[in-house]
Amino acid sequence: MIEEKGLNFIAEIIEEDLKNGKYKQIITRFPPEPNGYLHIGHASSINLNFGLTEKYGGYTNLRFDDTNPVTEEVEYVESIKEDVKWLGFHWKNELYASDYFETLYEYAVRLIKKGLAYVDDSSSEEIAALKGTPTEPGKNSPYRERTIEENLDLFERMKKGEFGDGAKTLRAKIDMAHSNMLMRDPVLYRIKHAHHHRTGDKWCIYPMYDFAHGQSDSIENVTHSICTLEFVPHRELYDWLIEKLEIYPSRQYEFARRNLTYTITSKRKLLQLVNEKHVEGWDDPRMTTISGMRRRGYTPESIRDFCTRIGVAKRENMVDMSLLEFCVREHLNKIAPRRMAVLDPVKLIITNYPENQSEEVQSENNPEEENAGGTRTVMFSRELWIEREDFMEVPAKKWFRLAPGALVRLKSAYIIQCNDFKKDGEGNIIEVHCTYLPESKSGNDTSGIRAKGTIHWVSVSHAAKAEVRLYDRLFTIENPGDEEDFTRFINPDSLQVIQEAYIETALTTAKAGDKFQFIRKGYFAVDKDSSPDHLIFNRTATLRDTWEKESRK
RNA sequence: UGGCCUAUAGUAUAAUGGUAGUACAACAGAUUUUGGUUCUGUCUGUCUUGGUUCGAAUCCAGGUAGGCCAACCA
Repeated sequence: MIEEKGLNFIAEIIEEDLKNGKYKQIITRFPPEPNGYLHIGHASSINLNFGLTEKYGGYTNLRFDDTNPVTEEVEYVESIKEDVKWLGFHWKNELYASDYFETLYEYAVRLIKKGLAYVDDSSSEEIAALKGTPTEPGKNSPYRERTIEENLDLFERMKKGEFGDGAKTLRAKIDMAHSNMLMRDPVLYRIKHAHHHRTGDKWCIYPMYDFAHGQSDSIENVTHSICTLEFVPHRELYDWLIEKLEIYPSRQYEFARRNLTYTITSKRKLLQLVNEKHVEGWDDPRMTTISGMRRRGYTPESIRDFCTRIGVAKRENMVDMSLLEFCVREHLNKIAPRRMAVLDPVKLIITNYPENQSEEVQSENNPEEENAGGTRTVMFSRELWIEREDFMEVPAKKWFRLAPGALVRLKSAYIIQCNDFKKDGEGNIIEVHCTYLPESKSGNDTSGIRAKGTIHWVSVSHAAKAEVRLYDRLFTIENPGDEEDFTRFINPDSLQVIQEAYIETALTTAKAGDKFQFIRKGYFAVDKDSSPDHLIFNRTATLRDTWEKESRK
C-alpha cells in the first residue's frame, strides 16, 4: 500500500485547522449535478471528500446540485447513489440544493433589502454586451438603480410566475469594472418555467450555481468545500455572498481535476458518446464511467487505490492509463480464481492417449492465496482445444510454446511433444498432433523432464461455450478531450466479440459480476446480461505480456 | 493584451530552508507448471535568470511556458 507521509495540501490545511482548534470536526460534501453518470474523475473527488472525513473525523454529505431542472433527471440521481455506495462510501445525509429553495429565496430578499441585489430586465445578450471583457470594464445595467421596494416587488412577481422565461433576472450589485468577471453583477436567479425532478412545478425561478452552492455548503455547516480548479475565480463571489448574507462561513478549496490518457472525463462528451450511439450506454464497459468500469470488472478497491495513488494537487495533469490498469491487475491477481478458457481454438490431438478415455486433473484456484485457494477438478481427454497463437509452425527465437518437435506442459496435466500438424486448403493450421508422457502428470511427475513452456487448454468433449468480449481503449490518441471532433479518434477495435470461446466446466455456473483470471489471457468478469444459457465474459484487463514485447523486437 | 492559478524523471506525486525520494512506465536479470505473480538491479528530474541565506525544489523579484475567467450551465 501507499506510504502515509506526504499529505496532500488539503489534508495539510485540515490538520492545521484541527490543531489550532478552528474546527472540532470537519464536514465535507460530494455535490454532483444529476445530469449524467459519475466517471473516474468523480471517483477522485469522492475518494478525497469521503476519505478526508474518514481519516480526520466528521462526515460527508451527498448533496445533489439540482438547480437546473432542464438537464437533471431522477435516473441520474439513482445512478449516482448506486455508484457512491458501490465505491464503498457512506454519506451522512442525502441532500438536495432544491431542499433549500425556500431559504435561498429568503437569502435573495435579504440581499435586495441590503441594496446588494436588483432585478434586471435586460436580455441575456444585453447582459453579455454590458459585461465587458477580461481586458475592458463592463457598464452598468440601466436597471441597476431601481429602489429596494421596486426590486422586492419585482422579485416576488418573478417568483409568482408573472414573467416569461428570460424576461428578468436577479443580479448581485457588486462592481461592473471588477477585474474578476464573476464579480460584475453576477446573475443570482433566472426564470425557468420548467418541471423540476423534485419540486415539480412549485418554482419558476431557480438560483444559479453561485447562489446555491456556497449557500448550501453554509446551511450544512460544511467546513471544507472542495471543488476543482475552474472554480477558483468563483471563490471571491463565494466569500462575498457568505459575508453579505452573514451566514456560516464555509471555505472553498480547489484542486486540479484528474485527466486520464486515452479517455474523456467530460459529462457533456460522455453524453454525446451515448446519444450518438458510439457506445451502448453510460455503462458500456469501454466507458470510464463508474458504472462502465463496474461492468467491465473493475473492483471498487482498485479504483480507490488508483485515486489515492494519483493524489491531489493543483497542477495540470495527465495520468497514465497504465496506472489504472496496474491497480486493477494488482487487486484481481489476489482475488480472482484462475480458470482455463480458449478464445481462438485449434484442435490438439494426443495420439497416444486412448480414445473415449478421460480423467480428472486438479488445478489450483489461485496461487496467490495461502494453500493456493484450493483446487478444482478439470477434465482431460484425448482431444483438446488450445490457443491458436500457442503453436508456431516455424518457431520464433526464444519461442518456448508448441512447435514441431517441441515439448510443452499442459497446465495441471501432462507434458506433450508435438509430432505433426494438419492444414486446410488455405494454409491454416487445423490440427496439432502430439504424444504425451504418461509419467509426467502434474503433482505426480516422475518423468524427470522439464518443459520450458506451459499452455492452457480445454477438453473438447467437456468444453462449454461462452461469448467473450475483448475490450481495448476507446480512443486512439492520448488526449481525445482536446479535440473538437473527438469521435473521429474512437478506436475501431475497442470491442472485439468472440461468439464461441471454449471454457472449462467450472465456469458454467458463473454469475453476473463474478471475476476470474483466464490463465494466460487476462482478467474477465461476467457481464450483467449473461445467463446460464448464454454466458458472457467481459475482459477487464489483459495480463502483462512480456512475450508480446519480445516478439516485436 | 486585465485578473487569477500552476511549474520536481516519460507520467503522477513527496521532500514544508539542511542527503531530491516513492509509485507507474521503460530497460536488464533471477525465480516460476500462467512469457502472469514475486524478487533484484538500471535509466531518467527541481522551467529560466537574478536575489536573500552558511545552505534554496522550498523564500523574494523578473522572465518563460501551460491553464482558467467574457452561459440566465455546474
